[in-house]
Amino acid sequence: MAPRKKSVSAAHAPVSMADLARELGVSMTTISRALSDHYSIGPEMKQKVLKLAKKYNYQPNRMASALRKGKSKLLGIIVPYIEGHFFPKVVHGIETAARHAGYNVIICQSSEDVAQERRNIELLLSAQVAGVLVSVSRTTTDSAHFDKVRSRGLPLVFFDRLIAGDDVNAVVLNDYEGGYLSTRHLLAQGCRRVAHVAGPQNLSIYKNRRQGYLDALRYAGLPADEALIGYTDMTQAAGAELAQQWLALPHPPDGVFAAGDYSALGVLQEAERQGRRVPADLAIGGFSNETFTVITKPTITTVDQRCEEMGQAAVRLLLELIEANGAPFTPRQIVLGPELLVRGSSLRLQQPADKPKSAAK
Amino acid sequence: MAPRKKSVSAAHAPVSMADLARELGVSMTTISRALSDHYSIGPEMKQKVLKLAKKYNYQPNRMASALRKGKSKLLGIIVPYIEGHFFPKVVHGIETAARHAGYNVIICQSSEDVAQERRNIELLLSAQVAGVLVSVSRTTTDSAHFDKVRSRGLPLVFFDRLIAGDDVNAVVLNDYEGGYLSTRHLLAQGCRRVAHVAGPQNLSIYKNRRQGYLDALRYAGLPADEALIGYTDMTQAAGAELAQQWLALPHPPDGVFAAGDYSALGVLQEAERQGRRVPADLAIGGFSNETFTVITKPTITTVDQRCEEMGQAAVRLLLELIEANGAPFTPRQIVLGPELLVRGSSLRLQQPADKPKSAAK
DNA sequence: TTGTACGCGTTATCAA
DNA sequence: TTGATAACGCGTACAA
Repeated sequence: MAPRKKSVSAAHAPVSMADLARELGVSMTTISRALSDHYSIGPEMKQKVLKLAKKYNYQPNRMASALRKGKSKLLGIIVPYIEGHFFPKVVHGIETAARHAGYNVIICQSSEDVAQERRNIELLLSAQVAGVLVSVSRTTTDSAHFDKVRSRGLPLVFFDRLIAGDDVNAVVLNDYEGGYLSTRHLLAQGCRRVAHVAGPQNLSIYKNRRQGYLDALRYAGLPADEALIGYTDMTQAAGAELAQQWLALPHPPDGVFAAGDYSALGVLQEAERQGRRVPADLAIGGFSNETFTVITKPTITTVDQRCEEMGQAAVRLLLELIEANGAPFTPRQIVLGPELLVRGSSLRLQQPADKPKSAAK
Repeated sequence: MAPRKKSVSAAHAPVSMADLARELGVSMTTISRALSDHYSIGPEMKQKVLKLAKKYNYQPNRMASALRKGKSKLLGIIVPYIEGHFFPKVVHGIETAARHAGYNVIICQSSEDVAQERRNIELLLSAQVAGVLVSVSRTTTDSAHFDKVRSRGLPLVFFDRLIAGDDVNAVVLNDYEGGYLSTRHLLAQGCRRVAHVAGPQNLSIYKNRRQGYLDALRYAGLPADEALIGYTDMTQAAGAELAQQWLALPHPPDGVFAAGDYSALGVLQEAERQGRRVPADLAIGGFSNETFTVITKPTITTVDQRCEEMGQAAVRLLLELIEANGAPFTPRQIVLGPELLVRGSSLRLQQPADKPKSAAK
């Protein structure tokens, strides 16, 4: 076998502190102190060590360090999946915030499966992570595996989706407020019969969005009409189907608050297919600020979920818990305020000439 | 401070092999053998150990194991960022494939910054990963940091974006073929003047897509007209601007192959704004199969990048390298075939009645 | 200021 | 089949 010019060059074992110590004729302790900026170390010795470390491109072995100290600089993340719009953004926020704090993240997907989620937990524990960030799977009902984390003294922070109980640390979006703001906005635009595309009510996010919708109606002195609430799986098709039903009513709605952008899109498309004008005949509001909401015509009014902030906040909370180091800590829930983004699909009233659309990004 | 009902329960230290050994009155070696399914272990002893391990919910300390064995079950991933459409999908594919092979992933973002990318490499090395998967940042020109990985004897696989040189392991999309297929399709639909929204030519993906476009024209015996090639940053705005210029030409194009979906969208919107019919007056093809391409009217013909397959293939290749364990291995490039998705924006000819749109998903 | 010695949890080697 | 021991690389109490 002819040796390739750039074939596998002899695999250097990583250089350790012992190697440096031998080279300099000092003890490993000295090396350790020089590298970790310890107080008792001669400045010239320190320089010598640092120089040699650089020369040999010394990289501390984090495994060894973690083993010795019992704590790593790794954070575990469990998300249902890394796809779509929301989770990648939150993970992005988490990774960035963690990195700035000197931590790295190890990511797991539960694929919406409790069993997988349990395995993920085991794995993160055995990887000696310093803390765990979780958005629970849809199939999660019991939470014994999360207790395992806490019984190890490891901090645990939920984001977006949590388990029942108020003794957990969590960062969530105020979905209630989102539903409330969006509905109130539709009413302010002159809507008098606002329908609602609701999601599965066993998920708190959809339940809360619906409650916000209901309360906005109530505060406006308008009756809630169950005929104008459709319970769906939040797909585009479901939105279109509901729109079809509603628009066939003798007294059809003049506004729709959909708990998700895809269903809002379905409503929009069905309305247009029937020749209704949006927003004049039917004003529409969605939820999530999906990418496509600025692309449709008209653009879709929606609620931004503050994905990156959620990631950042979750990391901040987790780091606080890590630094508290097991000291008594009253569980805290951080609630992020959603941002209503008013766009073409709901804007019926004239706006000031200099600002035809607010927050059109 | 009144003790809360469910406050921090005494943090159990994780149970170690030594604990099990003490409890059973055997040596740690025996425990180790029982747990790792070693050949020389009595079946009844093995059962006893496994039972106790389960009872105490023993989790092996992967750090210790990795330290001892010099190899962990972690794969390092470096991506420019975990946002948008492409990278989350690839990462999803990677994580899933890795998990099925018993590996977990630690994710880093370079934020398109070489310096950050270098830090990421250092970090992954010090975390003792078993291998590294990289999609290089746009600002990466020299590749010394990648050599560091290889000089440690660690396998390295690039995906989507690679560094120059043919002695690397990589999984890429055949962008050339994507450009070729899309352009050929436009020509087959009757276009005779096909324009091209090109991306930055220092990025190989855009260069290759452009070359595919050029060759498709050439094979069709049509001249390439530099006036019909626009070099842009691939944004929606850039697409719209180019469309405006092109449509003002005395002899405007009747088809556009855009090297990205956002610019294709810009072209589409500008064409519609000017009252041109798409695809009758102007047929349009994009690239990437972004979510919104099935939402626009008409839907946008595009090229799918096989994101998940790319992640899977990259992991497979990396695992092969890991298992080769430093043995001579001729660097391999895996090239995935893109998939042309024909949709409304380019379909001018009548289709068979039973299948009005192919691959409309 | 520097060095010695031990332990973190696991596994490989050798001996019994 | 089982056990004793050393080693992986690092950090730290203690001694010099």
